[in-house]
Amino acid sequence: MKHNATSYVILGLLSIEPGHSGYDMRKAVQGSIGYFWGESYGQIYPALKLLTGEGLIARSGTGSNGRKRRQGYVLTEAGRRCLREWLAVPFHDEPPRNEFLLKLFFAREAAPGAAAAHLRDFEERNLRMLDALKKIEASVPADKPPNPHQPYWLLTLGFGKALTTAALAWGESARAELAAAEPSTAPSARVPKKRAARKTASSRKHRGGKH
Amino acid sequence: MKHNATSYVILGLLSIEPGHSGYDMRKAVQGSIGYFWGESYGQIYPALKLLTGEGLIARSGTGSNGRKRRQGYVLTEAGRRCLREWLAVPFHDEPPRNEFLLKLFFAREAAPGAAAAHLRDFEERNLRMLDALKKIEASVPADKPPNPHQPYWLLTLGFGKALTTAALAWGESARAELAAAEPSTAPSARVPKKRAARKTASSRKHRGGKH
DNA sequence: TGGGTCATGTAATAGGTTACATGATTGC
DNA sequence: GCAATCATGTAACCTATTACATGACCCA
Repeated sequence: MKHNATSYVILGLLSIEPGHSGYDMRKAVQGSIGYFWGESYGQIYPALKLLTGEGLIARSGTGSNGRKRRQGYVLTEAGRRCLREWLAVPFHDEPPRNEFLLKLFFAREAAPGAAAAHLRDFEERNLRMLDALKKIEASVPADKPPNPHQPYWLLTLGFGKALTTAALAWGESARAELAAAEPSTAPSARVPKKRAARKTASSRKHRGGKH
Repeated sequence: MKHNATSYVILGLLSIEPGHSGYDMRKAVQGSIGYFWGESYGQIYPALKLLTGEGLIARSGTGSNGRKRRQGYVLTEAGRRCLREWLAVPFHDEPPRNEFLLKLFFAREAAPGAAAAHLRDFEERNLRMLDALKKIEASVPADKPPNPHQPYWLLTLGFGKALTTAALAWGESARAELAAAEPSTAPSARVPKKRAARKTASSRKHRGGKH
């Protein structure tokens, strides 16, 4: 049987925390792996139905427990086997699509200063990201019998921090190189001062967590 | 009018090299921005038709010139304006989906050694990537009247190198941390020796360039 | 009794890959 | 003449996001 990545996210989450509902899963994704993965309800609920039908997960402790009208799920043995098989298979690279680099690559055609503005924007977003990662890190530890998942969680967190930090370092040197290559508006001043209030609202509606 | 990213890639490429055909564009994408962007024919040809209909690009020097049966395109003034407008707008973050980190995050459920295997795989791919980037870099320079696009190209290349290098550095330390956390098969030997011939063929059919 | 958020789900749509079909040109 | 590659295009399919619809529960 073929499954999409969403199904494996569900199996993985249930291997860590049995009893999660679809709603919980969305929250968990945003809160703990949001910096490298996203899921929407439109993916999760159909996948839950599918996995249930295939016997890889099962309904558990229906609403009657505590809150009403919410459906928890648990892994079946078949589900756990399926997850393990997937974990053993080499990963796929996602098709790369970085719009920031695309705009930078074509920036010669843009108005002077546009590249510098994108660079600043990029650095801002990375700073926010680094902040979010540190918050996650602070919320992870402190378990008396040490959580067996923790080493792996810390590795992925470390990856996020390492790459974000590298991006910030690159950004700084890139700004300097740009200033040398683009005489810009004022030759000696690095960048125009008044650049507040960039419009970011419309792109922030969905998929929480990141940035 | 709303366009997808493919359309802007086309406009951008034509702003650099007028006369390119759809086939050329696919090649150019693979060869020069393949490490952060991909396009398939199924996207390019419909977009060319659309853009022509909107008057943003125009057919130029049809096949009769040199080779037969190939259609070149050039930017119109409207097309150049459209490209500039897009370049001035803040970029969108792509939805993050890193399957490697996903498998690492859930690795507690996997067979012992699986995480280490993914890590080695990851490092191999990054080494190949770094190699590809160096090849691109070597092919870029050497223009007597310096190419005005070059500063931007070098910035994006530098980004690729910086991030790939950071990923490699993280990988090395991650392997050490893993070895400490996972007793693995043999406690003193880092990783099992015989790991040749991972199956990579089936996932490499399409979208050239990268990794 | 009214607002917020918990909770589940579906339909419309967008965006993109893959496989296929077709034919010209080039080099041997 | 044959294979490889140049070159264009289309159709089927898959994945995923967004917006919408619905209703329960909580608390003030």
